[in-house]
Amino acid sequence: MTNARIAEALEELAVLYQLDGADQYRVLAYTNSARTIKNEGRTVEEMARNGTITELPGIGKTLEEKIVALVETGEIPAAAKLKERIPVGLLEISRIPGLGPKTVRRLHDELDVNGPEDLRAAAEAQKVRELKGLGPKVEEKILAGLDRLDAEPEGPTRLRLDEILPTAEELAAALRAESSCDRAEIAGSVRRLAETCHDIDLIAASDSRKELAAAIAEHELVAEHGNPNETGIRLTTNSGIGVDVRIVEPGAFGHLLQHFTGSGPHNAELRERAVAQGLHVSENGIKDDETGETEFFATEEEIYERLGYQYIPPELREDRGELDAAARGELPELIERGQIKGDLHSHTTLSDGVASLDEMAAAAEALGYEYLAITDHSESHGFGNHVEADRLWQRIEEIAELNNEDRKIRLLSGSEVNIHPNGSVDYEDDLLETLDWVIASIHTAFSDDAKKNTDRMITAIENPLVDCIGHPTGRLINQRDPYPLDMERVIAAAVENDTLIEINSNPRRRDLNEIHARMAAEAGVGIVINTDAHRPESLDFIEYGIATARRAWLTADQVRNTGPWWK
DNA sequence: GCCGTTTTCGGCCCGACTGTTTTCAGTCG
Repeated sequence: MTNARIAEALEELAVLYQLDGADQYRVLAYTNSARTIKNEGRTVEEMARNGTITELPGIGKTLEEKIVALVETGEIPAAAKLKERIPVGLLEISRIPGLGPKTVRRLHDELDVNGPEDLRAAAEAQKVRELKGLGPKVEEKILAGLDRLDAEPEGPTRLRLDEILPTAEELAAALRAESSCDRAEIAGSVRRLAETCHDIDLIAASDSRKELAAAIAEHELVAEHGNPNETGIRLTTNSGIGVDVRIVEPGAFGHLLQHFTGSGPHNAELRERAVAQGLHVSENGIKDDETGETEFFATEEEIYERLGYQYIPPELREDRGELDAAARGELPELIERGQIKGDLHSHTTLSDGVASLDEMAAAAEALGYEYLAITDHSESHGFGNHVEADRLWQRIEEIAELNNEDRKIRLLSGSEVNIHPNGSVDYEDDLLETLDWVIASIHTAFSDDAKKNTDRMITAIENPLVDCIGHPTGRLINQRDPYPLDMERVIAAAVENDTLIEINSNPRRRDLNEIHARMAAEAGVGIVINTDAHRPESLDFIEYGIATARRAWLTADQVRNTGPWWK
């Protein structure tokens, strides 16, 4: 059972308890445990079976028992019992924005609502407004929410970072260009460079706040906007992205930026720890119990320092141990884009790229790289984009000739070979030996069996002619789940065989993800960050790979292509 | 339900917004 599935079951149980009227802190314990498990790289099922799961923070004896039952029987008895009493339709309607557990519970008790259909009937018959504390506005919200539930049964999809980052940057630049703007920054999950984001948060400092809010509402990207006021404005872009612009006076900028950069769990943990020191942190400042005074700081650096921490880069603010490390002054010195010396995964027109060898080389040279590996697809790739052995021998010669020319960048002859279902790879050994660089990837026959996939990949890892594993889990964000894989075994095999593992920077992939990349690097796997570029401009995807690496706590010395070409 | 340089019991982050009310509960990020 995957960690994601276990987390889902615990989240569901949290909602069930909530609807049952359980104590909020009990509910919080379940929600937190679900998050912890989602953030865990090791196989939680395994940890549950061998009794080590209580090592995870926030998981005690009771949760251990429930998780063990879940992995052994496929369900949690307490959840099954609750579902006998609480109609599953109530879980569904509790996803409507504005409808929390208390309200759902009352709709059930007082109007006999058991699901979306009942709720729609009640709202249309104007029965909801008869309940004390609810009125016509709530009825309206419910009907709109039900429509959205019908349209998006899986809930709103979060946008990939690359679908949202350019808009955020453009709007932030537009704010800065206003004369009434003192400073402006992107906040939220976009600033943390998360894989996906729900909306855009922009923070600005200004002495004429309402004026600045009104000005940004006129931007050409804005389709709709609310009323500009002293605290900011809410926008919707032409492409339907929600944008929250918050504006404060310059002196409080640091607090607002810190607060809205989040993440929620990071801030909650930060505040909880501050209370132990008699300090209360919010977007309005830090209140000291002892003096009763509230302190203001203009920068995040000063805020973290006041609370006893090193400055924590936004990418690390996920409550994954960063506060402990920062308190000890032991945060890693995160890798930066400028440290990358070369790209080891790229395609040309020889397979499915759109640019020539020359064009790709020129683009990589323009980025200041020392080397670029040309890794077109291999013999069995198909779709008319395969490269036969003879043609690849010829390509090795072409690359040698280009390297003889007076050129700053060194081209490496390579291939992205297919890993067949039995773990073997394309091409004869003498050809693979002659290549400078061999990436092995799975492109076909994704089995639904983790053992088969893992054995297949490990056979490739053990092949001495394979240098690196490409996009290891095959996932496409928002599009295709990773194929089942036992990442702990893959990592152990990679360490043993000194086979490198790629962080594929394509923003649709970001594969390894940040959880696995951190686990791999900590285990001693050499990481390479590649773009898999199929066109010259895609070499810039490296920024997304760097984002994942930073979110994985990676330092430059854990990433092999921060150094000169080594083979 | 979890957890412990105040605690094995009694705490557990903070404030804004909304819609409904005349002071607040519920929800959200």
